[in-house]
Amino acid sequence: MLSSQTIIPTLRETPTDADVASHILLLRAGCIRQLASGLYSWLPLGLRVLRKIEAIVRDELNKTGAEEILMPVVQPAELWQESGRWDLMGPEMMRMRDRNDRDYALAPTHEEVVSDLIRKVIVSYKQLPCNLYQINTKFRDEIRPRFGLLRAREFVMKDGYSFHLDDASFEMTYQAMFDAYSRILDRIGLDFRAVDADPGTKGDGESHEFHVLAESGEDAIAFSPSSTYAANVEKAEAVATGNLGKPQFALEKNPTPDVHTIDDVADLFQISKEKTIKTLIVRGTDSLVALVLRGDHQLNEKKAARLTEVAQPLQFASEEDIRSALGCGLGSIGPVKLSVPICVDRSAAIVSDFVCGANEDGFHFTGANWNRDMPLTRVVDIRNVVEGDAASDSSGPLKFMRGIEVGHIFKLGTKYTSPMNIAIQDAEGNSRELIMGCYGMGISRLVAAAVEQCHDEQGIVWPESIAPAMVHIIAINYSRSEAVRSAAHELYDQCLDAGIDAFLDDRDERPGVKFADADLLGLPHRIVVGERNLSAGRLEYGYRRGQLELITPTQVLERLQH
RNA sequence: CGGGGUAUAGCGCAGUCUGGUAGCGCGCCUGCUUUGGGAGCAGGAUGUCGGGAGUUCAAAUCUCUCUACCCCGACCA
Repeated sequence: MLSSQTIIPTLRETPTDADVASHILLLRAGCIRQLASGLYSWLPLGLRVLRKIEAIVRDELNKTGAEEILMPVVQPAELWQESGRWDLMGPEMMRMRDRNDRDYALAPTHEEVVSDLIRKVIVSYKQLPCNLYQINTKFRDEIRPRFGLLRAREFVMKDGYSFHLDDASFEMTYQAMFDAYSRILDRIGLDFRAVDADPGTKGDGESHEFHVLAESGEDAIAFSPSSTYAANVEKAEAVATGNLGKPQFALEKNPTPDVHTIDDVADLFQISKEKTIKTLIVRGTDSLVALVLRGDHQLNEKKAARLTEVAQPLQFASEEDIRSALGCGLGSIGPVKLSVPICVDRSAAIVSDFVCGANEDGFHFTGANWNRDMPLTRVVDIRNVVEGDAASDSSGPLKFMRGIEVGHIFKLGTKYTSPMNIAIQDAEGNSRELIMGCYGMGISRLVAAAVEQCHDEQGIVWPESIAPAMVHIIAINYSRSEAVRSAAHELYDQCLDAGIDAFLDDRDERPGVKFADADLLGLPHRIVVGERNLSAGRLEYGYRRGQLELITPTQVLERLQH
């Protein structure tokens, strides 16, 4: 790659509309350009990285026996209506119409199309199990595209699907995919963590996410330093430690004018928030439902939405509904003599002598106790874990870190094969619905995640595995010095002959400009060819951001080939 | 969708309050000089001031309206 013959529009300044490291640096290093919100063009350098990641993914998946296919991005509405997701997907799905007014979806994912393919192609159980994948463009009209490639509306994803006659076969493939994902991220050279996850709308079985660890990550991961336990915070089970204490105080009603929040309550009574209880009111299946949490804890809406008494989707009751049903405002609700069903979080259920709303505007109870002052019938897990909570595998306190979700694998069961009627006769002649797995990996997101994890103030520091080129040859005074020019080209040619992907900066630019751009591009190896050392038969060589050393061209080639 | 912000040359910005017909730095082009960490001098090119409508003798500037982009919340690879 010669810089004179490619387009690498580096930027000296940070574009105003970028503010996370990967977005800023990919733009500044001339890897991508934005077309519109969430839509990006890939320039030569960026595309090389994307392709390298794809190659690693292909290689590892092919090794597992998975087979690559390619499915259409434009998909007929009928298929989506059949699975029921034409309506369910809502505005997130991009739609279009052809000249005959037929409706189409722009693929947000490919479960429907792959399922249709399978039912046409798989006719015997002898063809199972079957594991297919593709690397293709996906379209999702995100509520809010952001962070450059990290949340785009059009992006490159590897999506794989497997079909099985029985659970044992499925579990083997699921584990193989789990292992392949781990190997892919290891090979790229990223610090990652596989975590228990919430499958969201996609399925209702088990699922695992793969997170590249980065401060800028949108997800919080809870993990146990003393075991292998790790889970997305939204999924992590919250356990309560300790037992319900005996009441020490009598229930007492206190006037608390203008006290509405937990902070107000804790301040007024000079107690910690752990001794307060908050009561949230949501819509239930037939009446309102109260969700009770310790004052310092946060409701986990996904967990709450799964409670049988809570209406789907989770919806908070309006101020008016609360007032007409309970006779008080939002800041004064409490579990004592409450007229609606109460679901108490595990941790709230072991607090004694607590402060809570008195269900009367301007009053709070102190010395409230479960069982004595109100029944404790329904104890559930509805809160987010916090750092320091006991891990659910009893291995000790949880710690948190942040991650970027780059992969997610799902156990779909028969969620799609059942409505789409994908069944095969087994050896005994019985018709059986196929068991399905789905395995996603965000290829373009991985490019950004890698930059998030591998950069410094100067620019990107690519891992060797995915660097757009292996070595950056900086020719000092290229156009002025015949000696430099010929030495640089000789080295460049030698690299190419040896199969080393070299990049030669042959521009007529001053040294400072070349150094700054080299820092920005961050190729793993750097060689400086300058008259200063050339006369002594030496080149300067450095690896990643390390010190440069003076060595001979032969030694340089050895380093590159190691 | 709700809340906040921005829109002026390829990039970063000033000018808007107080209306008078567009400027700075970088980049780009030409020439000379310079040459190991984003050079200097001289000359030059580049703008529907996001779009539309209005007020006015006159609008980047005031009014109305639309649009795009970014940030904060719910979603996800």
